[in-house]
Amino acid sequence: MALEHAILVSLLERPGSGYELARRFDRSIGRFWTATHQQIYRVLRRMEADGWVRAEEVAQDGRPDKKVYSAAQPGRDALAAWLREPVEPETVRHELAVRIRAAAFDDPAALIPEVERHREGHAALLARYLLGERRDFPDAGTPGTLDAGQRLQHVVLRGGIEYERMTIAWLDDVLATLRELAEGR
Amino acid sequence: MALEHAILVSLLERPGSGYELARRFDRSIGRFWTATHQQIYRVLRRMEADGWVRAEEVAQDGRPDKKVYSAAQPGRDALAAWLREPVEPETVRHELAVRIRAAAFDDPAALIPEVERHREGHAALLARYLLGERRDFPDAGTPGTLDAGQRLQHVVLRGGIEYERMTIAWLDDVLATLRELAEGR
DNA sequence: CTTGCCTATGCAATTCGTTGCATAGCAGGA
DNA sequence: TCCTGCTATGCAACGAATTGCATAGGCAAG
Repeated sequence: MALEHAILVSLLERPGSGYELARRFDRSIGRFWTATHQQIYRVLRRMEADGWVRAEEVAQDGRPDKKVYSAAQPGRDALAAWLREPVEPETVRHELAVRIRAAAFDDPAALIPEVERHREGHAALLARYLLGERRDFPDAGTPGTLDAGQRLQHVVLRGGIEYERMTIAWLDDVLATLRELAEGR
Repeated sequence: MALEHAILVSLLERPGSGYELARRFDRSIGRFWTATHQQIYRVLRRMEADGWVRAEEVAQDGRPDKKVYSAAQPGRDALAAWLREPVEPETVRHELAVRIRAAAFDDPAALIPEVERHREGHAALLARYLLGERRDFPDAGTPGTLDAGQRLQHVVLRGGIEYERMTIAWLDDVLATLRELAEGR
């Protein structure tokens, strides 16, 4: 279970309230770790009880109060210890692959619109990634212009870009196969 | 929740007991949908109650009896209906990416052995995929030699192969970055 | 003026997933 | 001989995740 650690990383990069964290998880962090606001609130309370994070009540006018969390030293220590633990095998949940194999027992053509929708989603995400890369890392080729945090964020982003490119190419392969099967009879 | 559907696909491809299904999930199917034997037994009982699968008690000598399940018509219908539903957004859990960003707040070099271990695991998996491809689809280039089920299994396998290739290349990128950061100070 | 959305947090209920343990006979190696 | 591991199923307990709902004021569009 690494939600605690994902939250810690996010809070180290910038402090924020539970609500703000939930929105970050909907965007950037959520690309490699998803979480709902319920999970985040629950874990934040536990982390505060364990001393991993500190909370500061902030009154706002016209808005409900918010609790701004920031990472505390015990949290940093826990993160460092976690980094030295072995990575547990990831649980995979690739629904589309299940569906593609399921299509053999039904009409393969029925899957085509869904795969097309999927492909569009990945293409849009790739475009967003490339935009973000040009914005945040315009001169990544020049050595010495980026600090460690930025270089690590960039290498994770490059992974996302390559993943999307690969996925789009594969979905084209899937679509070609499905269309051939649909025409074949 | 698509465990029911993954089990249905597996049973349509070949009937089997809960235990056999658990072992399939450890291997082929488990590459895109993981499940423990406890989950499988629980879901199988529910599916039997719903009429999605039929069970047949098989006595064995020297072994405990086993219940061999096979997909029933209501299960096929449910699968066909599921194929027409929109794909729900997948929940991503990419622990390594979280760790890489976490490394910015600790010693990046501490992550190198774990990433190397990860890379070896993916390289081994790629080798297994390629072996399986040569064994199961030796003349995929010749049209007309494969039926729909085989062609769909093959396109899923090609996805796995491309995913592993991409991941290995990315992990090399990650390792190069981590090593530069470790040498840089 | 009202409908809906955004910020901000939380309770409650349910389902899902994991872990530990139990049974029980058989096969193979130390 | 003892120990480990495989087949085959299952109970019990716990923890994690999801879903629905609630509060509550503000802001903007129709």
